[in-house]
Amino acid sequence: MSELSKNYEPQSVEEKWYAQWQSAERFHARPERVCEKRPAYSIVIPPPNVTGVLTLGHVLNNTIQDILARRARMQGREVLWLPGTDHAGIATQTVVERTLKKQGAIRHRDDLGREKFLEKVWEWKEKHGGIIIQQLRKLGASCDWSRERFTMDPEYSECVQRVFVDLFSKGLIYRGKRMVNWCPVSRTALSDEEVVMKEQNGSLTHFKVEVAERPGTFLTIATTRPETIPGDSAIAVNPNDPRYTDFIGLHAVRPLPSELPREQRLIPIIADAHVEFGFGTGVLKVTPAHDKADFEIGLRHQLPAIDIMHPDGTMNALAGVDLAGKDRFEARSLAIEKLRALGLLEKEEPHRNNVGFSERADVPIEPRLSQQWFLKYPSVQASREVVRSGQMRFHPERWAKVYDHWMENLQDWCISRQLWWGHRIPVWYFRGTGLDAARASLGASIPDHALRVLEDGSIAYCGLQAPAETSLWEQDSDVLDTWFSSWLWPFATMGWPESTPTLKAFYPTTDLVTGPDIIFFWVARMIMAGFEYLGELPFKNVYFTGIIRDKQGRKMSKSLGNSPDPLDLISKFGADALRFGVMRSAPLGQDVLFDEKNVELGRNFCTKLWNACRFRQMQGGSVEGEIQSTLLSTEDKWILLRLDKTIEEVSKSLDEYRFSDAAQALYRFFWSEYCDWYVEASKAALSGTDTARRDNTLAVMDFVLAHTLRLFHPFIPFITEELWHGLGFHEDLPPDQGGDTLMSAPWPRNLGPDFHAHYGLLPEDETRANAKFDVVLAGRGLRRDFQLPSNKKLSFVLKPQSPLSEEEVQVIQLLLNAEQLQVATADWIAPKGTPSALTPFGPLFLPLEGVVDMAAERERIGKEIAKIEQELVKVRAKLSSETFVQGAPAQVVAEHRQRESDWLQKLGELQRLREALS
RNA sequence: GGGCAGUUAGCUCAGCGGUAGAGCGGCUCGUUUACACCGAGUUGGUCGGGGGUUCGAUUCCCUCACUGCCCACCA
Repeated sequence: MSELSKNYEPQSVEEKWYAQWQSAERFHARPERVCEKRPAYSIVIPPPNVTGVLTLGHVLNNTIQDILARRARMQGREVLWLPGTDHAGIATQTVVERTLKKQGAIRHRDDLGREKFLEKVWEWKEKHGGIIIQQLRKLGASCDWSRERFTMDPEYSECVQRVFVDLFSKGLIYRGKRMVNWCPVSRTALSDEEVVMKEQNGSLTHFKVEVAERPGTFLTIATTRPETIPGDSAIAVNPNDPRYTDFIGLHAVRPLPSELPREQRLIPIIADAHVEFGFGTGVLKVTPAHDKADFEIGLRHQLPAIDIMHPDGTMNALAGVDLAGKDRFEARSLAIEKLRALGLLEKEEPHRNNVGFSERADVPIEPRLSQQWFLKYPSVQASREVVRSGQMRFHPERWAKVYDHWMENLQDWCISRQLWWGHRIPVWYFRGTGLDAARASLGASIPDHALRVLEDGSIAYCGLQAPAETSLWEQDSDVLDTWFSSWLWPFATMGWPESTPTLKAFYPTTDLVTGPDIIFFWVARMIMAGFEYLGELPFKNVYFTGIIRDKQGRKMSKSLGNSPDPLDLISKFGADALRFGVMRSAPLGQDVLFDEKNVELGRNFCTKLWNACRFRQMQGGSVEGEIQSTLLSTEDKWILLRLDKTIEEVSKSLDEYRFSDAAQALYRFFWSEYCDWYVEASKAALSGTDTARRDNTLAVMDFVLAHTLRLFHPFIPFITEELWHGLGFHEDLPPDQGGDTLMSAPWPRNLGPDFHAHYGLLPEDETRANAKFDVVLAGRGLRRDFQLPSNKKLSFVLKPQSPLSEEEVQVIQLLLNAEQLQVATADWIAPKGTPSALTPFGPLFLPLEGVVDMAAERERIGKEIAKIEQELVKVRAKLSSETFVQGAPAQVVAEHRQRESDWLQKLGELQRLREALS
């Protein structure tokens, strides 16, 4: 036990304890220790991007995980919190490429070539990869760092390949030329989930096309994308639209590219139910190569798909001489100009529409026809059912509906990416000809399903090993979507497909904590992978955090500059303050409006805790003495009862993942109850000469503090650990019971009936203590009314209906900061005009010398009487209503009657007091 | 177009069928045995509008309004 310094210094304390926890291997999970009496608790971290830095979102997310993990340890469970990072394909590649460009090293990654570029990315990863992991340590995260994983670790990569090969062999993975979301900046395909819709102010271009068979007759088309006219291969109308039925089957003259001869620009006018006749003119241009819906129409009518764009979003030769080489947006205005010049432009009108944007590059995506790999999701039914049935629970529950809806409308997942940073697709194409030749070159041991003829006729081999005859085979150049590796996270990190001790002990995991924004990207897919490969759910509970916003409710973003650096907050206020502040303001399922004020509150709370413990230490005496039940005061009993209640509240809140409620309950208990009332009241006993009473008070304090520190530890681990040792609570405890670290101390349980019986804790004690506090409040009110400073010693007179003990009088006197609290006898009559207030024990008087304005005093009491009369009117109105007396439950009626008589009694006393003034 | 949240004190949020709560802020007083990152006191709300159910509604139901988010191939 060492003396607590005057101020809490988070910096050194945090470093000291984190190092100590680690060197004592307190975060280390030991599968061999898992047994019936020591159940496993496990949680896998949502792996942050390897090159990322800590954000407030991470703080929220990981503090929750840390609270869960630390409490589980204290509850005697064997805990695995498995950390790691994600290679984050596009994000990382983009960052590295951009940096190299900025340095002037390259203009495009092609300048380096695949291998050299990947070397650079690995270099970057080595340099920046550890940052976020270090930052998590600063936050206090109790991860098992010995098990840290990266999604491109060799073993992990092998899992990814293995799963690909397996799904390929099951026929769930296929390659085909499909309409995909193309990002012209990253020049890769994206999944539907990586596209975000944004409402845009655009314009609707109305232009005319001539009907070939009826010269001089024109149809008007409304489009938002005039630049794609050269790619049109039909004009479509609704078959039931009376305006246009005559034209179906005829041809239209496509205006662009205008240099082509007219006959080469003839396109059919077709009927398709997809066309809405209420929109625009009811005539639709069909561009199968550049619009998803048009592509479908094209399929239905066997229309050619004319691709008029390069992968980078510039127009190609098919767009015509005027547009070729131009960027798609420049081409749009050029096309409009061209139509105008041709006399075909009718009008342009402003139009709001939704445009899909690439989430990463923040540019409009281009629907594009290209050769990609797709996955038909496996284990869909089981994955849906497990959530629907409640076997796996979502918190808050409403996300289950969102999940179910998505699962019901699953679209095949485009898993190939035209990037370099990622897991290379384990498919090789045969350079020779013929399936037999291909099989022969691979050797006899290749299973049938590893070899397949694809849609476009190419021969593909899929396997873990590259074909030996490398000259005959060429590997697919694409890599896999990042999420195709993330979805294996819960088991690929535990050594799967080996049945490792870790996997056996800790899988399936207990809780998953993540943001709702990745429910489809990650959560849903992990569930499916879990069922497909381990045959069961990967986690039992999913907790969805809110999203952190700034105090105006805007999303945190780099461009807005509204996202504070958590590390700055830690160095300014301490990690515990940050954790507590964020937790206290993050209710279940609600977005969190972040304000530095919250962290300040956390810091203030830590300081309060520190000082309260210092106060205890300054009192000296032996630590954790035995509590003598016979010496307990009502305050002692009161605080023990409040503690018991708080233990229950905190435990229950945590069981239900209501972290802010738990933090709130602790805050209220410690600050408003323990510090404000109990510590203040205890000063009476501590300053007295009765050493037995003094020691007993200290014993109660120690009991309460030791419990509170344990309750607080998951939230604010550093300061609680420091205080645990500073006060010497660790002494004489076995190492695994809190003897070496608070981390291993048992989680407080309710005190229980035996405890209550032994120490004689009764509800009456609480009432009695509250009554005393009411006397104090009444007295302070009197002080206020007569504008007497709180530091001025005063004399009060209490005229109780029943006797108070000497100790009780002492306590009230102390809390009132009174020179004296005189207890008057029943026949005592206050001097005329003495200010007074009502208390549960009877009237409290504040005798003042000569300065009392009787009229003012009467008025003061009159105000109170008026208030009570108002309440009385309300209660009486109820009680006099037939319907209430007959309709309401007897108990409620009784409560109202009781209330009425209470008000009446108070009123009577106040009236008597007022009369005494006249 | 469909779905999900939210609307309670100046601000951020609890409460969710029987006398409206907390923190922050504001105001007043204050170095009284830890703590001014503090203490004491105080101010402040017809609980978004309108219906309904009920003896009774901030709390349950319906409806409207606004705000935010998610999903959706009206060019």
